[in-house]
Amino acid sequence: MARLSRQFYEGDTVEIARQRLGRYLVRVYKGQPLVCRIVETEAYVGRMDKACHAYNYRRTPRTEPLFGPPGHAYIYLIYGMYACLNFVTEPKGEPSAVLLRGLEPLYGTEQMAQLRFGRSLAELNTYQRKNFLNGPGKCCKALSLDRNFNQEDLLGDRLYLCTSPTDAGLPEIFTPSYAIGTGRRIGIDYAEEAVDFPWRFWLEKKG
DNA sequence: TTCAGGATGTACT
DNA sequence: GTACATCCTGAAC
Repeated sequence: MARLSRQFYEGDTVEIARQRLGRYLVRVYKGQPLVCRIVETEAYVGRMDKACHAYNYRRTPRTEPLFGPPGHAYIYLIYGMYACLNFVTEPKGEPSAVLLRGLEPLYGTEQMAQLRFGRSLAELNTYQRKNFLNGPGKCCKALSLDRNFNQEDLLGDRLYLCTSPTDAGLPEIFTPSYAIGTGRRIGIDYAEEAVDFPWRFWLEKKG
């Protein structure tokens, strides 16, 4: 299946965060593709962004993947419990990434419900359905992504992005019309002037 | 429908 | 020891 090439991760991180909206994320789990539409992202730019783990080129064992070549995963543990998936961007040496905050499940949804809640789709209540993949920790749990996927190549066979549903191995599906929302990032109140950077992007259905 | 509080472990003062 | 790019539960409205 056709993956986004590495050049799609090399450019400006904020631009990439916006352009990843509406693309398709594929995670191959036990031989089965789990496919989602990307609906919410945030940009983190180490050279000048106090919210970024690698602010001011701060280089530690944890932030090392951010300095690596683009098109790889950066996965870290937050609050002791939850994994968050990022796409490493910009040329090697520029520590920056796009955080995945929200997805729409398209294929393999039953498997994702099992991974996230340990029960079938039909057993979920309305609250669980409404809050299925609307947060970075939730996305990783439903896709069975943990720190074993840190530095995973996004051009490999286990985790990758596509432009269209057919590239992702799906039949043609109805794609709704969306508008792009822009706003402040979540959960970075410590980041001083960077708290106001409008670097969060999301898709909202029109009409 | 919103809210406060607790869970939990790693990174780095 | 402190902070953290979060999520869930239960109680109040």
